[in-house]
Amino acid sequence: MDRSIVWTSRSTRLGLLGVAATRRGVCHLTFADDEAELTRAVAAEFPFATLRRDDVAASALATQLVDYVEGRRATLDVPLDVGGSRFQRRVWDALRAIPRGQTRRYAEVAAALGVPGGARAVASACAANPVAVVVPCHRVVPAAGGVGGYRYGAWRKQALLVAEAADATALDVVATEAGRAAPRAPR
Amino acid sequence: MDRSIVWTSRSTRLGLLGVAATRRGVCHLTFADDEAELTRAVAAEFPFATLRRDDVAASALATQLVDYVEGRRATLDVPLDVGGSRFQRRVWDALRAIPRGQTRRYAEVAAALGVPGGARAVASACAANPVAVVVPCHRVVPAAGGVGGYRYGAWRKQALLVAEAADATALDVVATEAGRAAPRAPR
DNA sequence: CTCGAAGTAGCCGTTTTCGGACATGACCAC
DNA sequence: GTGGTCATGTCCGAAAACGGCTACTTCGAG
Repeated sequence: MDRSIVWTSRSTRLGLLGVAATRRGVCHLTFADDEAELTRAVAAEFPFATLRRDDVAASALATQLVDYVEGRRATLDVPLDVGGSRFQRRVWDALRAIPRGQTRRYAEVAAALGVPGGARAVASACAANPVAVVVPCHRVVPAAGGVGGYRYGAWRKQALLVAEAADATALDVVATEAGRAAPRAPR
Repeated sequence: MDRSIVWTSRSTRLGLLGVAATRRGVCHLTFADDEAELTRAVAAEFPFATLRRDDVAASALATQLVDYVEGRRATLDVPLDVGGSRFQRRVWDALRAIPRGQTRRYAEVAAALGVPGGARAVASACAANPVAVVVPCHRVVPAAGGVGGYRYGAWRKQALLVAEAADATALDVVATEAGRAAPRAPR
């Protein structure tokens, strides 16, 4: 059952941004270091789809996303077309409710979903998020401090958080080195 | 991923015959003892499809199949729409090449497919045949004699073989009781 | 010795099951 | 503190179980 998918890429300060979309909306949003890696990633994501590179069709969409990543706009309005299990969709919906500039802990998200012990399950769902940035899985951080893992490299997660926090209250996590607890008082 | 499927049933001397088809062809052909069993079987076969009972849409198809089962016609010409693994499709194709009135042993079919030891695997593929009669899995018999197993009861397999052999050379297997070797010379 | 019947050990693709591994965190024992 | 254990959903790989069978062994009857 193959869908028809068009995709394109843009260069950003976080590396290459890949955008793939069906007629109904964005189905894949990913970062990569170069075109080869990106092409492989897109192909791997949709093994049964008809893929077509089209830098024009998804142009408006891509521009909006690049502007967001580059800090030139603060809101996103893009239609999504994603699959996923029931649990995964619930998690992704919960993530979209986290305001820009804020973060949540994996355990908090799990508790909000009524699955108290499910922090790890939430982490898995985050890792499976097919639409980076738009579904802001980067806003979920470990309780231990630091930014935690990120499918496309922790540095990108941190960069996204710094940018989003720039016009909001500064966050401990942003001022903190990975894996180290935030200092009580800055010296 | 649901296909749209229509189905109907007809009463035959082998019990209820169920026929299900997509736009592209017959996707399920089965025997059952009563309507309740048949309904359950069809529903179980297509858990993710949109099923619709329609005694008119599949009428021509059903009539042709009933006529074959009842011995009023000797050839079939129906389009198929079946899935299955690569190996299964190879087996099913091989079965369709067995002429009416003839039989093959499981080991023969396996050897013809280039899998010498695969008699048991062929048997599994036969058991998984979604389209009885049209894919003539009933024409495959055990080397030990008898008619062997059949998804819808060995008596139906035997009856189909008897009917098909009626206008062809008499077959040992038909004159033989299940599990007993054929006599060398008929008395 | 011959032949047949019954038991047994392989055969092969599919399906099911099971054990880890994860973008974590709470709890308990030292 | 420090380290182990378990919870939670999903995916993936390995391993095992399961048949619409068969070839070979074994044993007994004639």
